[in-house]
Amino acid sequence: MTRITADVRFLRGYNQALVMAVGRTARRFERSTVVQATGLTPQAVSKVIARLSADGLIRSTGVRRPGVGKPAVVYELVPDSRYAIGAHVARRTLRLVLVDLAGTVRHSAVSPLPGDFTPRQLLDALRLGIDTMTGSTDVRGRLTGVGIGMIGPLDHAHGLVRGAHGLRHWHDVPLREIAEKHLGLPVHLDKDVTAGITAEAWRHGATFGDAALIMIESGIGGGLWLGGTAHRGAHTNAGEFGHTVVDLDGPRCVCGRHGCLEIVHRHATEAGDLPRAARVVAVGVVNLLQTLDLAHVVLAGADLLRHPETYLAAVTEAVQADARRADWLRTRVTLSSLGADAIAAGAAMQVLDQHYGIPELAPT
Amino acid sequence: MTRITADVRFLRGYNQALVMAVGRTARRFERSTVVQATGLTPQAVSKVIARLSADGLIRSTGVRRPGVGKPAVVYELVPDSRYAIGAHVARRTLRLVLVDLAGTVRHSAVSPLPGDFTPRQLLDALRLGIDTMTGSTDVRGRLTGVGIGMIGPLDHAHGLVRGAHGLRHWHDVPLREIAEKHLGLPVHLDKDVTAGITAEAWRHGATFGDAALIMIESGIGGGLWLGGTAHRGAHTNAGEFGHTVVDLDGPRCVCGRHGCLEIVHRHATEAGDLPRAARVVAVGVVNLLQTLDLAHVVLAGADLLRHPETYLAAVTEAVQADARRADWLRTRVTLSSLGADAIAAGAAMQVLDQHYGIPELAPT
DNA sequence: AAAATTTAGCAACAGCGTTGCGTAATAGGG
DNA sequence: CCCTATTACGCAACGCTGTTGCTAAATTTT
Repeated sequence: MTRITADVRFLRGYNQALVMAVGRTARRFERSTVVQATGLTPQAVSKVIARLSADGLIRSTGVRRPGVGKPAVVYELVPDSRYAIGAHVARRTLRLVLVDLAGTVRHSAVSPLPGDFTPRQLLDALRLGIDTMTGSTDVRGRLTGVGIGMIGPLDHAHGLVRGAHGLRHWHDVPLREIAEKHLGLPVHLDKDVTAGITAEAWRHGATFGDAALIMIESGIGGGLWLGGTAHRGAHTNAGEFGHTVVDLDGPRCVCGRHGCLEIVHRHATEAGDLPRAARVVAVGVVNLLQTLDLAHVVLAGADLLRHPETYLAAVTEAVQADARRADWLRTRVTLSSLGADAIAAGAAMQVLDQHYGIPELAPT
Repeated sequence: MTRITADVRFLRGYNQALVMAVGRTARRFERSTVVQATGLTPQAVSKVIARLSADGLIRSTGVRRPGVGKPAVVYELVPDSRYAIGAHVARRTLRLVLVDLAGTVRHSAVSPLPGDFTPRQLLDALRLGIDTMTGSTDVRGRLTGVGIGMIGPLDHAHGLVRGAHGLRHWHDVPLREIAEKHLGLPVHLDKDVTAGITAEAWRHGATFGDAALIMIESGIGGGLWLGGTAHRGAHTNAGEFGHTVVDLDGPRCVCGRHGCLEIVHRHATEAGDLPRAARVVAVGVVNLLQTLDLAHVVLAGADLLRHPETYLAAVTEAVQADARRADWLRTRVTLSSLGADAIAAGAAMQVLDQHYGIPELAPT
């Protein structure tokens, strides 16, 4: 694994990304804000701001008079300056969103997909949806790319779908490559849960520490945000949180093991025992905390959000019970702020992140 | 959380670290090796090599004649140029090692600690041990610092021991600060399992992907290496792998929950059922793989290494059984190569890593 | 009106990797 | 033996980064 060389272009991208992160988090900001947040010298911040202004990514919006002294220029992100499309490919539906540079979902649309759809059918649906979403406005010229979030297994580094669960026509499909040709736009492919946690991280900004997105929607997955970036693992297969064993002698799961979180949860759900279902998830979440020590846990997914308060209460209680003996061990548990759009929006943000986020030094 | 500013000094440190990593991994190397491994231009590599040579960290060791053309100069790391002390603080013993720049353990010593020892007693034992280990040679002047690995909970960022299990005198002790004063050397404090995985990562070099160190020694812990660095979590509490629930209706654990990996494993061990004990650990490891998707799993710890083959076989089989349906999902399972010295050595390597490893951009 | 204070930017600078090109050292062919 | 092709290596100039030193501008306070 050869690391990527660090040159001065990296410096530029890195420090620009820091400023952009400030702009996304704070509605308005000024030079001194950035100085404090980044540790750069005022002069360096001036240069970065000048570059970003020239690119149209930020703009000044008046001045602030703090009392004595020359007024400070106030800046803000220009949300309309860049867009990205996010696509959430599920078994029977395609959800498309248009996200602006500030991370706001500007449009959202759901269309049905044919049963057992082929790559070709998906591409056509993507193209149609993107064209209708971007055709009328001048959005098209400011489009940075398309992010696709779907269930695994897949290969993020090579943009390869290895074989989506229950879809016959999806074995080793180089989706990123063929989609880039078909759409004429850069395409980013990732697991659904990884896209989802990226959305949460983007909205929270630089203060977002290690976190997990627990998603319950047909299956159970867990997207991870560790050390300032999404964690995908050695083969883009991280996040199969639902297939961790919590009951050694439990019922057999489709994955072949016994007592997976997912199958135990499903049995509880099918028995109508919602409290138990929520408690099982809570046990799994605390397991994650013990292993990874997270600052945030975000709950998401259609099946979970049908009973949001039940799950939130169960998980919060379990986390607090476990952390009670140590007041310094705080973990915030919240519900996903984006609802059903979370994954599509996160996929779009990953595209924006490639351009305006912290540049990667390790190879992807 | 303010990120650290990236300036040209970062570039220097980063690219130098890449070259040093090559030097640690490959016994001998030449300019073209580094060019290929790092992606730097040959001229840039020449400059880096010149700097490192001037500091005495590397030296040329002859030439290689590959046939036609001017011979290439061969370089090697100078192991003796820098040292670090590593300390593994356990409940009743203090293990000290002297590690050189190449990551080799040059000396190792174990001394008993008084029952329920105080911070003062530990400091005295540290000082005595370090003095005897470095006194006679000219090692002292080349000592970069002291790394301390011990059981949690502790605060890595502030160098604080929050309260070691079963030790009464260790509540909120600023160990790093007082040890730096007492020893006159930089001190690095970290959890035992995190130090252990650092040792493995150092010895494997840049090709070491996401990995975990499973340690069974009185308790069960799991050190994590994710995305090129040790993963400590939001409060330096990651790695409490033994306290993940694998049996919902299992026996009550000291941590208050039921069916933790650790208590289930202990019951099996005490019943003399070693195969079951190993299988339980294997289930836990596969749980980790599902969640994190690791490239390596390293088995370590005194209790595990009493029956190394049993555990290795059980874990390997479980991992392969789970990955059978997907040949691209490979995880290497190995035994720790450093044995009992793993944690102390890893703690020492963390100190060397602060000076000669990849510089951190995110604040610690 | 003058002084104090705060913000902003121009200009010179140090340091990084890159590029262009010249030089050194070797093997092989005439 | 000499010449050429080949490979390794480094000097010098360059473009770019953030930093430093200092000046200018805009405002409140005295």
